[in-house]
Amino acid sequence: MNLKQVAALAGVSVSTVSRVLNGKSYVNAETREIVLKAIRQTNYQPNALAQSLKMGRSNTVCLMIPSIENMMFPKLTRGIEDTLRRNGLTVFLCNTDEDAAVEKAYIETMKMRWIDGFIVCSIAGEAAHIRGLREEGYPLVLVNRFEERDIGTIDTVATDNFQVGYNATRYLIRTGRKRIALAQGTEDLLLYRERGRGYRQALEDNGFECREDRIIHDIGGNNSLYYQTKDLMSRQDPPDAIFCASDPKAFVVMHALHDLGLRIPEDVAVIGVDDVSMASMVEPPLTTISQHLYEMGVAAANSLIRQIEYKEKNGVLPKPERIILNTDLILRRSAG
Amino acid sequence: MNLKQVAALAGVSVSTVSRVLNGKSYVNAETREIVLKAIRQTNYQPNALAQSLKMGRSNTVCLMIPSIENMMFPKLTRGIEDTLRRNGLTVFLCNTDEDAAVEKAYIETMKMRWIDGFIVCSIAGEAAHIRGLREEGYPLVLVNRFEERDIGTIDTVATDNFQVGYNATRYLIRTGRKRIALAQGTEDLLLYRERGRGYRQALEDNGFECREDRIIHDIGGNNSLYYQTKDLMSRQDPPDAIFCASDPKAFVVMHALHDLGLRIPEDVAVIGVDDVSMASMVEPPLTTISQHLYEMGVAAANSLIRQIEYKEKNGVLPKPERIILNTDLILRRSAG
DNA sequence: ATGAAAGCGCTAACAG
DNA sequence: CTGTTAGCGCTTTCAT
Repeated sequence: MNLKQVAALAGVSVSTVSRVLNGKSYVNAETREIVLKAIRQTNYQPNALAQSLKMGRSNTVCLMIPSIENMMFPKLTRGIEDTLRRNGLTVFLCNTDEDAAVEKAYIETMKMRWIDGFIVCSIAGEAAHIRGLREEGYPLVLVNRFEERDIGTIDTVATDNFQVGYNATRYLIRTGRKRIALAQGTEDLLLYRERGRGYRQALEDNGFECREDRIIHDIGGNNSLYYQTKDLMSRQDPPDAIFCASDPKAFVVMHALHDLGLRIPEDVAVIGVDDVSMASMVEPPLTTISQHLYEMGVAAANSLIRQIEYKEKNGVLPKPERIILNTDLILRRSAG
Repeated sequence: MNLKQVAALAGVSVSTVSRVLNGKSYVNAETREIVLKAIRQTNYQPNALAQSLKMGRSNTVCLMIPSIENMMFPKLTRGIEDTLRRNGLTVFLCNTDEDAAVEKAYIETMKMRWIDGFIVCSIAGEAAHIRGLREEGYPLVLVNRFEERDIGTIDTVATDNFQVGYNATRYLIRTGRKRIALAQGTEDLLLYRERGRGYRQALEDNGFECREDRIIHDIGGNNSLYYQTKDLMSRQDPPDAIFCASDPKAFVVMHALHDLGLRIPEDVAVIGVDDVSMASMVEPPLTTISQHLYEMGVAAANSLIRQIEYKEKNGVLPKPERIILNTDLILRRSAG
């Protein structure tokens, strides 16, 4: 069913039908009724592809993430999708595994579809193919993962990761812990470097020495973190608390602790970051710094919408905006 | 950059450029080189929207799920997306919260975009708007959630849920459990009715009485299952094992058990279904029936691709196919 | 207030 | 082997 057929049925021209459809122009009340009836009768739905082709806008947005299997993404994705949908935008889901080749291929596919913008959560290192998007005129927002150089240059949404590290560590100190370890994420990512910086600063501000041998690194794969935790705990003078730079890492650490027969929090307190849905379900329930992932998604989506609309109106992208989200300390039993 | 410009640069007509691009027709080797060079020079990428409009095919697929936050969907989604991407298809992610209004709105949006097909994991009850899709000629596959009436009528992908219930229960019996409870999902869903049927059958086959008061129901929201578990365990003659109809339910049940001070598996064994990524991480690690969710996604995607290709060739949809996946019992510490 | 027609970028039938 | 042209379905200017 297309415009032409509806027009024929109503006995008017296609332009008239088009006009009543998008209401931009005056149409005689009577003809409007006739057209409306024809539309109803035929159950007509406009062809979005044709509209996009004509208008140069697809009402379609690309969400690029390393993997939806990573526990932090479902909530974030949900916030993004809900918000975008309410604004008439549909989202293409692109899992990249941080494989630059996949990212590039997806970017090409999206460009071919005249995508309206990109929300990207996977930028690490150079990634010129991602950063270049803005220069090419595409609305772009970087969520959670980006570098210092991107701030002020590209729209970003993230939590204050220094505060995250600082507050978590400070809380551990205040509850009497003396030997606080850090289960750190990859320092290729600013967000983890910042959390680490917060950790060190809190230690320093409270007169504790920061011992590098109390920092273990989740280098991914093969349960490395699990074994490092076991190793860490079997040393002389083992930690009495572990700040885990993300909830998934905390789960691995707790798993290792359990297997060692250690009690949480009596022997060692554990605190995470994210507040993923499982955090309240594990034993003991995980004390964590909540990242408000859903809201982060909402913020990212809104930032993108703002760019799309601004560009539509002014032909250029607006000045980049930086959004920093609050965090909350969620007290549960694993620390406290 | 469009065909016309490339053609002008190469000094040929648009059709020649088009021809070298999709290689369907012979082009003089020399002209081909000239065109290829022009394409490279201009960094030309075809416009997928225009192609779709012309070809009546968008290379785009709709994935409709209740919510990506539900722990079983990330893996499934990943399998779907990986497979679809390898076949040149891009996926629209549609979270519906099982809200029929949202579902319908999404379906309209997708139709307007000339979507090539639907993968739906949210069908419960009537849902005529979903089932109607096939009659309207859209390739459609129902994953995991569907009813008896859909089998043979619509393409389906699922595990043998009767076996799931049977095997889980039988395992509990074989390991010496005597009073086996069931933490059941909503019986609005065939998949849970089947798991329940398997549970009852295994009980019967082994000479156990099936006591209805040992079946609790996850009616969603408000921690109902948590409190029901506590209630269940505080009765006379409490169960010594609980078969949970899904891993997320098992997590809630274990949480309640922990809070009751009960030991798993010494006091009560727990077994789940799904093998979501967290299953191996909780304490104690969860024994579960693996659903091979990633493979389920792969199978669903392949089923859809088969339909799309068949329809492209023959103009009609192929006879519906039913795919049933194997399961495996994953032994961990929560039972056994 | 309405219609005719151009054109978004592409493919394919038809001519040559 | 290559070019011309007619659409795919829509929006919008320009006439009327």
